[in-house]
Amino acid sequence: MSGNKIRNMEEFAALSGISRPTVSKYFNDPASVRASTRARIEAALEEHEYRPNIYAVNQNRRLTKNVGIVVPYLADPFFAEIARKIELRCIEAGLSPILFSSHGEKELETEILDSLRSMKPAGVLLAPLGRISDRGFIEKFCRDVPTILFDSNLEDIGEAFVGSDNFSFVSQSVEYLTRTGNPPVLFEMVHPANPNANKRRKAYVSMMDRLGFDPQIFQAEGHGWGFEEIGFKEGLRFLDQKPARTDTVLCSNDRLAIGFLSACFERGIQVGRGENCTLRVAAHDDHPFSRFTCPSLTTVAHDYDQVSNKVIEMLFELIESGGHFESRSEHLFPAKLVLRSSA
Amino acid sequence: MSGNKIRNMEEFAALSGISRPTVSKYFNDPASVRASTRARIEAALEEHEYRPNIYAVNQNRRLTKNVGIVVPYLADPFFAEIARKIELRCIEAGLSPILFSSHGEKELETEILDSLRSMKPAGVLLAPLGRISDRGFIEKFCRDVPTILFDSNLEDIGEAFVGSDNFSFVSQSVEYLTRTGNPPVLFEMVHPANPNANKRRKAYVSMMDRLGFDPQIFQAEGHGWGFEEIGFKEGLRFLDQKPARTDTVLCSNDRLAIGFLSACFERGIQVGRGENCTLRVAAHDDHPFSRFTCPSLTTVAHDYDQVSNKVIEMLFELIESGGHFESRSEHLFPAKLVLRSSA
DNA sequence: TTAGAAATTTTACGCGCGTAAAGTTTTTGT
DNA sequence: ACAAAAACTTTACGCGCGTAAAATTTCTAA
Repeated sequence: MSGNKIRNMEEFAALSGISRPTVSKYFNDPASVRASTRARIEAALEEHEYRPNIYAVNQNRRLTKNVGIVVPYLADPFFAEIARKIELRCIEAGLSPILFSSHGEKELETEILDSLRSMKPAGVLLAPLGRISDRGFIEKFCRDVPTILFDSNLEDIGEAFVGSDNFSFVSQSVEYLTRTGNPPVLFEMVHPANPNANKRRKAYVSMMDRLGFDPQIFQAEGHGWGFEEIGFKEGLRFLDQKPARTDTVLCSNDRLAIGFLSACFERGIQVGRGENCTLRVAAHDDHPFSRFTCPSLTTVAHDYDQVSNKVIEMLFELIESGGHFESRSEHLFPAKLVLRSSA
Repeated sequence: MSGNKIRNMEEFAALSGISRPTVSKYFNDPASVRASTRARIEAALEEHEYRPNIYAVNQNRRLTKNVGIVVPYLADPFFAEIARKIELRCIEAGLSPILFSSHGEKELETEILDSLRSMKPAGVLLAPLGRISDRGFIEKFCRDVPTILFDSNLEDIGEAFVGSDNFSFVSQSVEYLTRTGNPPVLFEMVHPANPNANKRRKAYVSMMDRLGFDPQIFQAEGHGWGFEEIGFKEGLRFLDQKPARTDTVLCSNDRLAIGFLSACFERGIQVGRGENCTLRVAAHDDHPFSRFTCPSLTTVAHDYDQVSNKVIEMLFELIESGGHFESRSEHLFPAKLVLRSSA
């Protein structure tokens, strides 16, 4: 590449020997120009390194090729993982993903959506905060911007929802635990940040009913997104007051379980299904770190791939449909039991 | 706010009764207009909800108010945490942070920088991949775009570097471990992704020399960013072959230690400084999950706040200096020993 | 009160590109 | 080889805003 820096498409077009409108066409869709001209443009591109000014490009488009990805809490590796998968797929498809984290704060979520609105994105993939989300605000946003919800559902909001089937999680864990030992107590937060937690509780109660056991729920106090801390502190409380006549605990999610297992260790309680063990612990989500807890955590895994694939698929459909679906659809994927050592 | 949607600044200016150039001035810096006109504009703003078209705004600016934040691996909560702090501070300062993760891949890192270049950011905060980074490419990028490196240093690249002092980490851990027991073996990766690992090794050797002990290093095989997995697998190998006549292991970083502790648990080895314990394990970084390992991990903590504050401070200075410093500076912050149960 | 400073208005141009319309060249099929 | 189709060139306008220059208004200080 020669040092001459190209100022604009006009100059580049001159250098490549092609007219500017055709070059413009090329950048919008390389396949839309004749193979021979494409070759000439690409030859020039290797010589002179030029990229269209993204701001000028996006100014005139009604919609850009940007895709907003919003997750509630990026410091949670679960969201980091799924965001990563979705991001990579967007890039493959020639879209420009832009990642945002609400950091667990309602105000930040609305701010993000506000700035996203003015970015004219082709679509937005939103995993809302859930309980604390400004529902009305998000509803309005979704009317203006083509949005697909994932991970946690807000009823009737967005063009579609893609996520895991909470009943599938709980039915498998409860079924497994009851089949191989005593029925579990559910360990969950009093004020879960995420609506999935509520669905899991309902699923737990209904599964226990179905199997003829008394549902027992331990509600952990605490707010915010420091689940491990809450699991630990309230785990200690749970263990010390021995509220339940059970030797089996089902945590609503893995992050609580990580804290809970830490509390068990602190109290010298052996967890697992071995001979000396006095407690079984299982959970849901298959958090990236759950393989490395002590003991390793028996859990139920999201089908990350299916979910992220479907999210992307729906996004493309949405874009092709012009940003709106005839009817809102919900896509729930079953989870997979992952047997490890803790239960 | 009335329903009338405003198309452009011209319309909004008319509605607010102020001329468009003055309104434009207001949006670039509200303090640059008289208080009375500011009030009128803001009154109109509450009535009609208008935001300047970001693409048109950025088209003419030589530099935008965007700030690129690039981290090597966002699924690592350590980077998620520091990115969060930096992000929030940028927002406070009226800048627009845009977060990117290289996902551990060299190609992605260069792609990100390429697209960042065409975004005309006011500045870029880059935590490079390290060993596998395309050094020449990054060097060129830094000549075009005002960039501050953080976390891991590439010598002579970027306008400044801000990070933690690796010697401070290792000197404290080694000092503590030798003072309270036998000198530690260093457990690290053969091919560390991050240059900090090399500095830590050197610091370990020099500290051991200074204290009159033989440095002993166990090199874990493995590639990529799955440190816990490597720590686990190679931890098992370490424990099974019992290569060192020591009861003290110092892991190069917490994520390796998380895997290592998991391996210890698997082998039934009691870790800690209690009576029945046969092994002490310590590490560096104070990963968000290190409080919840079993036993909780004794480690040395980054001063997140100091680092992120300094990064932001340098960014502002850089922007005010017009994107270039007279001379490149490096800012290293000391670490803090965090005593927990594992050593 | 009044001159000078400061802020605002008016007018006008340019940024880099999308895109439409009309004319020209190249390709395609027979 | 020839007409029709496809692709390209030329010309021209518009997007929404930054910003400069000159004219006008408003403010500040003595």
